[in-house]
Amino acid sequence: MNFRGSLTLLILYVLSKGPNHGYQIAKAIKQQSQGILDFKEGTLYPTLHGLEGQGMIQAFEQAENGRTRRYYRLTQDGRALLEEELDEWSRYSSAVNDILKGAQLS
Amino acid sequence: MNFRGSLTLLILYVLSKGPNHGYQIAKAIKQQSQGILDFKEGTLYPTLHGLEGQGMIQAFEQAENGRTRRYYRLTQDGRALLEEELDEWSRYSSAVNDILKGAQLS
DNA sequence: CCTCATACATAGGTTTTCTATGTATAGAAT
DNA sequence: ATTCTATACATAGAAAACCTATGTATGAGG
Repeated sequence: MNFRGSLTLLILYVLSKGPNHGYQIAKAIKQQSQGILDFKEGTLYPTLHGLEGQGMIQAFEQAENGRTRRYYRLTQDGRALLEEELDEWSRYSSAVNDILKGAQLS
Repeated sequence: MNFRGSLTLLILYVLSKGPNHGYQIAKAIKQQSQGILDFKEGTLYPTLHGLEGQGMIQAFEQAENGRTRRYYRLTQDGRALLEEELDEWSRYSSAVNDILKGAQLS
């Protein structure tokens, strides 16, 4: 299933739990959603680069198992954006559910 | 707030309550979401035309207050698509909420 | 040695939605 | 009468978000 505008929110949220690298962020999102939100590398990496360019996340290199990995950590601005997007998700999903009230959601 | 991929679902759902015309569909969505999902005509009408082209909805003209309005009704295919999209919304929003579990959603 | 999972990246295109604008009518207000 | 507002439909053009496809490279397990 596609991310429908929530990819930034999900990435920021995963990073709020601690620094992480791209591949692992994607795996976390996929696993914690039971495979429903699956990672697309062509979506993931450009989004990470974009968030970095906007100063929402910050990259640093870290060696792991003899390989250099590109880790990201949330910045202050990123944390503020996360709060905003959490709020937006809450309002958006409530709004949709308000309209669908009465529909049988399985 | 933008529709984030749920506009088709919402239109089909409103039409499942009975035939309606574009302007009224948009108003219903706006009102039932307390103004959070507001209608954009440049989004609404092309989407209606698209759904009509795909045979999901069917247009008919109807006079009202001396004016001719373009009403739409759900087709069988449209109803099937609605079921599918309801299911998708349910799975998608659950998946996002699963990941955000632990975040304080206001 | 081969394959798979890991890991990052970019090019190019599609879908969805937005902004902006145009046209026209009915009803209410001044 | 005229002006304003809400109703009603429409299209052009652009932007944002996301996808598909592909390329490169390494480490681990068989």
